[in-house]
Amino acid sequence: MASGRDLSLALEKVVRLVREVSTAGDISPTAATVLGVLARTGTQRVTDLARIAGVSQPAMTQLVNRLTQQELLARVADDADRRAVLVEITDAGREVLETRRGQRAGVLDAALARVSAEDRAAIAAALPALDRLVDAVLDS
Amino acid sequence: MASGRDLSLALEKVVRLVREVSTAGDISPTAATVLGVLARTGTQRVTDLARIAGVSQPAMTQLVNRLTQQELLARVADDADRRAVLVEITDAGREVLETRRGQRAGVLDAALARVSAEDRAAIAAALPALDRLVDAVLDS
DNA sequence: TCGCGATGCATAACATAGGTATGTTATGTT
DNA sequence: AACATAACATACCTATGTTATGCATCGCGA
Repeated sequence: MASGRDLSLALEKVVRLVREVSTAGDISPTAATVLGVLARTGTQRVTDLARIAGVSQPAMTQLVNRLTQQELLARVADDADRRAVLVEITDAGREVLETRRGQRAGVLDAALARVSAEDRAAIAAALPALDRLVDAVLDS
Repeated sequence: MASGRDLSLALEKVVRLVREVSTAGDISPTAATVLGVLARTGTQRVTDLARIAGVSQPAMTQLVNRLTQQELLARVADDADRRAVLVEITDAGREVLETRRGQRAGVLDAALARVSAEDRAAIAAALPALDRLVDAVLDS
């Protein structure tokens, strides 16, 4: 049976790998998170992005500044609340996301092709379980 | 069947989680990698550590400096080549590693307890496969 | 509706971790 | 001996994060 320790060791290795592989667009992990959130949910406030990404609000303001300069994000006025700033992803931002994902998927596809069919099946079977596991952690 | 894209999306989520959970000792991911490598392999040269961790040699010199100040690492002279500096982990360094792993294992154990037995089994079955998958990437 | 605390964001000042460029010392090679 | 190479260290820049603070706007109770 899988203990937290087994899982921890296995994930440690996987995480190191994913970190190395995900370098397209040359953006930070936090920036990738922000782009991903905006791609999935549409516009968000700076404060909400900060909370979601787990950084301070000023850090998010600065990140949004940098990504806006790179034209990966855009600021939009919130007509309902003029204190707020809505942030949205641009087409260029979507492209960066897509490139990153494609790159990573390519590496993983190549790797999947090199392991046994049994291993592929085991991994495929575990993905929904892993997803629920992560949700279980996030809920607690 | 699991595509690289499916896997990529699932791992993205897991990576974010692991990053958040691993905060013991307050050290950077690179520092954690260095400690882990030294714990597993014994002494290493600064240049080799830099290559393994995927950072530049000066960055590794500075990281070793910081970790040495925190007494998590120690420098040892290389009698065979006096240009070189051998770096080794200290007992305090091992403790930090152990604390981090225990912390993460604890979180994951709690999470495992909250998903179904089927999910636990699926995850347990996939761990060796994931390990081989990572090795397949690293070989290429 | 007036005032006033709460909210949302920006700015300032600073810390940390990474990078490149370059210097110093030791080793190998003609 | 003279030069090339290798292994670290140093100097300085950028990216990314923090806390403290300022400013505009909003919502709401007297």
